[in-house]
Amino acid sequence: MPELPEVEVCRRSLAPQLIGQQVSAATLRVPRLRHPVAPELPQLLLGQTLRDIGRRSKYLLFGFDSGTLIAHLGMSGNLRLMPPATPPQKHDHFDAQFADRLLRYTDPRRFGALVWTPATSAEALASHPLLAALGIEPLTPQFDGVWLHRALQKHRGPIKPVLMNASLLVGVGNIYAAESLFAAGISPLTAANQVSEESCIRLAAAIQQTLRAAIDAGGSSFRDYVHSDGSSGHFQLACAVYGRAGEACPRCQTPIASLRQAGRSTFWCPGCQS
DNA sequence: CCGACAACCTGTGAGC
DNA sequence: TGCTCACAGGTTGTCG
Repeated sequence: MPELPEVEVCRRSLAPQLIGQQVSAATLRVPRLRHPVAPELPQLLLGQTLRDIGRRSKYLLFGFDSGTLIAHLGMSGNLRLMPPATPPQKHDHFDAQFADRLLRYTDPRRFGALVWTPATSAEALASHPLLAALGIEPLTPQFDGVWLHRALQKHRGPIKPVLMNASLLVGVGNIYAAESLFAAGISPLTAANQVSEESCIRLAAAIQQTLRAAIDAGGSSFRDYVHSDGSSGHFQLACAVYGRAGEACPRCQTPIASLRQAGRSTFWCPGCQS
């Protein structure tokens, strides 16, 4: 499920409930994630106090006294709070017990990651192998249309896969790439270096607006989710084009088209994206 | 250097 | 109802 907004919503939801609390127990059940989880992770966390929860790209950074737990949710991962002693289900791979709550990591496809590093400072974390090559954060003032236009100059291929290139900019996954291009009126087939600066300004604004709207939309329903018994559904994003092949474009009524680019499904409106 | 693609896994839904 | 196949929102390594 997670793209950047869901990871950020997760961070905001967990932080006020866990920061300042101590790990009283931890359990690793399945260490075979994207990267092997260190078998000593539970022992390392024991007795440590959580100091903060940060985010870089789609990685959550749990800052402890003597190191940082770098967590990624992959394509199917989930971090949730639940009452202590809640019985683990099939894909519940890791638990950290805090004062009165259990933080539980679930990931059926095991594309996610739980990596421990002794790094605690921002500088040391930034040079961690998982984080060092990451591109710009789109929700920072440094990211804008002029930056984007410059960055696209060396890419001759179609823009859509380029937007998903995390070494350029992070946090734009398959859904948000399609939605942002629709919002900016740019075809996903356009060569990246052919997108005008004017279009890049619209696109950068669309990316930020789409991500912010999703974070705002996810906030309330995610809080519901955490506070519920876990049976309520995930939040639904109102997609204009993603997953809507054949349906009428909400802007011009042209049927939404789809194709595969770089192995990923793409959706766009041939009528108003040129 | 760039870009396309397979691979990592399991679950789900469509079609037969 | 049950089987098979295609596909799923991410990331990384390889190959051309």
